Amino acid sequence: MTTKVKLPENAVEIARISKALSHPVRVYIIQKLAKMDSCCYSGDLVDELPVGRSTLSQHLKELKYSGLIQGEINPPYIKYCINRGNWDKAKRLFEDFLNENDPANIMCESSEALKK
Amino acid sequence: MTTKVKLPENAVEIARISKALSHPVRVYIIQKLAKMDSCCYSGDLVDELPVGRSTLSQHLKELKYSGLIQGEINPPYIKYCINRGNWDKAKRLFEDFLNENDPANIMCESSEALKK
DNA sequence: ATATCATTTCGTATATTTGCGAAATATAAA
DNA sequence: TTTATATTTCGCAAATATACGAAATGATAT
Repeated sequence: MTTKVKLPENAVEIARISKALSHPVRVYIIQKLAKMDSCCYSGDLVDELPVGRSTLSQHLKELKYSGLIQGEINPPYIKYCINRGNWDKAKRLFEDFLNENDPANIMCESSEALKK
Repeated sequence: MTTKVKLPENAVEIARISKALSHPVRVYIIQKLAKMDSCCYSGDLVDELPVGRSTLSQHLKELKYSGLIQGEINPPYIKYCINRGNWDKAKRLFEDFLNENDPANIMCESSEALKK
């Protein structure tokens, strides 16, 4: 049989964003930048985060690659900001994903509970 | 000077859930189980997903470990369902995370803003 | 007891992630 | 030009993730 499905684009996209958020340091950076509504130097972050400079740099690179943040060169500093457009897109993607299941699962859960 | 922060619990938790969702196959499984209003056999999933049985089994194991799904043995099948309680918890966690940067919330962070 | 069935675990291979310090880069100041 | 500063890239090691087929598991049917 095997009616194999090509994984739908939204699943691929959610996985991609989730991967970018799959490390506490990166979540922390996003939280901070999203809350601040302003930019932030790598040096500010390395002072408060429990990782070395080069490691932080890699996390920033990954977030940049994911599109969630952007870096603006402002020598000798680099200012990092949330990429509002992509962050909002990610937010919508997740909102949809998280609410795909509202009325449904009460059935499953109650039958689960009854079987115990 | 290096006021290193212990990464806050919610950042750690969001990263943990994100990691569980960082593979398209796992996202697809969650989408399906959340939408389905019932449970699902591993065999049903392997027929439609482009991975082998043992690989799927590993993804299910990881989702189970994350708490997002639960498996109920019903020999010779195993029925998988969303874990309603944990999924709701994850949803709330993400909702908060995704909305931390709303204008209303930024108001509440006034002490933060004033410090700068 | 043997066979069958759905699923998992094991063994293995490969790829990716995470982390660090050292060296490189790029700019500004002395 | 030399020096200092902020950040990134390089080189490496260790850990984790992904994937598969083969073998094991646990239950039922013959």
